[in-house]
Amino acid sequence: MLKKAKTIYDIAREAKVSPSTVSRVLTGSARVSDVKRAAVTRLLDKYQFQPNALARGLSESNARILGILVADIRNPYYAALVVECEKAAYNRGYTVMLCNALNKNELEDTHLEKLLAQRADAIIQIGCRADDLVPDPDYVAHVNRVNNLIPMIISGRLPGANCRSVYINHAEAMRMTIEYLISLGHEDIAIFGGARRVRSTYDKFQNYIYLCERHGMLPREEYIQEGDYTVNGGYDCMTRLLALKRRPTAAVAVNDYSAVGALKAASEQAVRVPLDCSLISFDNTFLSEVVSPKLTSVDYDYPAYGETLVSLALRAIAGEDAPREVLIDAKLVIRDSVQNVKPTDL
Amino acid sequence: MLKKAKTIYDIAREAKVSPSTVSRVLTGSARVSDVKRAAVTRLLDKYQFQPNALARGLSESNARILGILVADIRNPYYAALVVECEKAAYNRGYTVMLCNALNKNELEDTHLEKLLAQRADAIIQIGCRADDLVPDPDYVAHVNRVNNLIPMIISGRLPGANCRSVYINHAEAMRMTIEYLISLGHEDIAIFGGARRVRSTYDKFQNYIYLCERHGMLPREEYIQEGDYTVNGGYDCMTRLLALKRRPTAAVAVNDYSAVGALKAASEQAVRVPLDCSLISFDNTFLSEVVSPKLTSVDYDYPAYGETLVSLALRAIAGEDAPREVLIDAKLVIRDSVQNVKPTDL
DNA sequence: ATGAAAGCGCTAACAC
DNA sequence: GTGTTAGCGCTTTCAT
Repeated sequence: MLKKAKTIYDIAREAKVSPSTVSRVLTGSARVSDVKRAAVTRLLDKYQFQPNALARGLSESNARILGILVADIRNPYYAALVVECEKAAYNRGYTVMLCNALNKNELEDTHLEKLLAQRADAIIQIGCRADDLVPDPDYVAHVNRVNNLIPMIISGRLPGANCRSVYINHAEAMRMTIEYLISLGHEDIAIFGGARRVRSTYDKFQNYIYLCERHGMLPREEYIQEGDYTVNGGYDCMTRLLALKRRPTAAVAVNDYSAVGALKAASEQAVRVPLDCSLISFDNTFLSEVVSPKLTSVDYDYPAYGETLVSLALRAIAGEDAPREVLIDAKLVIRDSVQNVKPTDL
Repeated sequence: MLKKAKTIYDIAREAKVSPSTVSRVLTGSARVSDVKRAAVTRLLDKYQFQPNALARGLSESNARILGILVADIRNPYYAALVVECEKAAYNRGYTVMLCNALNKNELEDTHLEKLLAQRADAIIQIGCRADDLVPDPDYVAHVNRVNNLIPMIISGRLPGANCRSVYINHAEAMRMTIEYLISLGHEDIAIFGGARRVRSTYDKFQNYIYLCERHGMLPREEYIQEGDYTVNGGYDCMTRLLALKRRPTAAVAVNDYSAVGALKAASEQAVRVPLDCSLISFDNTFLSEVVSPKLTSVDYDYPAYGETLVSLALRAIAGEDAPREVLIDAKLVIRDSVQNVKPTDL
């Protein structure tokens, strides 16, 4: 039932030429006489011939495969970013090999090895231990070993690792967010939903504190609620915030999931968003648009983000000296979850 | 900077054995003396050696790669299913090569060829043209050609294609759903959110009509609202349903996205779910739990679904005569979006 | 312009 | 047990 796939030898025999000629037609690496080229091309079409990528990769020692290792593809934030990476890769003739670590360290290591074994030309890692504030030494060692063999790009920052890295300008994003809220008259601003042990969240919290002080607001410890990035976590955070004697007038969620949970908590307690409490989320995934009210959210220009990751990878593959670090800018997408609380000056 | 990866020849030389001995240690295909095995193992560990999967795949003519081609990984339904397939594949020592068709026919074809080129051992296709009610002949031809070379499994039904297929028992799912609503006293039931040209939706609509008739309810054409599976589409459908002089007391969404949109439309028109209108969705993705009220939803046992797809693929690879078609059962997950409207018999 | 031949890294059949 | 050798399917010198 299953026929064996044709090889260039089969084509060559039938076209009465040598395998090299078929290869030349395939790769366009050298000129072939019109008559032979026509004969070969006809057979290529006839059999819808596909050169064996394994053999090709083996002989070229470059398979044009880009490995992407992601924490959990089910998370809309990761899915959005990964899809942009895929598009960028396809546009440059690379095939993406996508691996899901499912947030398990062990699986992360396994996949890294698997990608090495498949001779991916480079690996882009998104999430997982690449997010740790305090890097896991084992992981750093692993990354460095991999990076010795093929270029590795992480989306995040990993002190001690000598791979390249691309990360979001969280300081700037936070500044934008807090100053936007302040400009609308908010003085009691909370932040919630993430864990300090995650670098991006740590940075957000730190910048939040810094910005509070800079704008003459007391950074209150109870306005910083740690969570676990899930809907339920966000729900719990918001519940705690709403239980405070001095309720915040605005809250910033470190991701969309947390914001969605917060929205639930608010609605259950008859706290209206944004009338009674404003809400801003980070990541601007489709969830921001799906819930009501639609969430004002920090967006990252995902296409550019993916493009940057991929182009860095390909430049590293090509041996060009690509920058070690690239910052991605954020911008605020204004929707319906923030209220102006400035006293009107009638 | 980038060192070349070690080969079994390097290991062999350093261990003063032959490459075959290294290979034997690697594969466990034959016995090796303890002393040589120890020497080789030490070096394998020392260099964290990874055999080149391309070369291995080339010589074994089986790379243990499972190709998965999915319509759009950003859709939570697909993401959930794909992740279960991945888990099943990893458990059996297969690596998954995940391709995203982004709902583009052209990309779908390209990926199919790419997977062929990478010599995937089998391909699982989820969504895209595999969902068409009236199969695209070009696509069917493509599938059949691929299926001649390697086993192909689609999640869906594709008349004319001789690949294997796994699909949900939509008739039964629909029966369960409608009879559940009827048991709670609903007599005006609508269905919405999908397009008739998609087989699963067509089946749902047809079964809906059949069930209405069977239960003595007039199937009203205006209770069937076609949509495009998006949140906005669901919003529009619900808006139309709520504009009807005879509003339904319950509505069934063909997927979660549509249901979420419907929820928005209802909330904007101050129609309370489930008090004023009950809502049931299909697919039971995380969205069902995220929105409020939480949605009662048709669930598919995703782990079993993924497991079935993968095991069918692997059995086909092994040449066992696996069934051509497998049905996946559905069950209803009861949450908070359905109201009992039966007159209480005090 | 074209064919012969070497090599990519591995496995497996074959000798010893 | 262990080494030698012949592929796996392709690309790419190197001759001609």
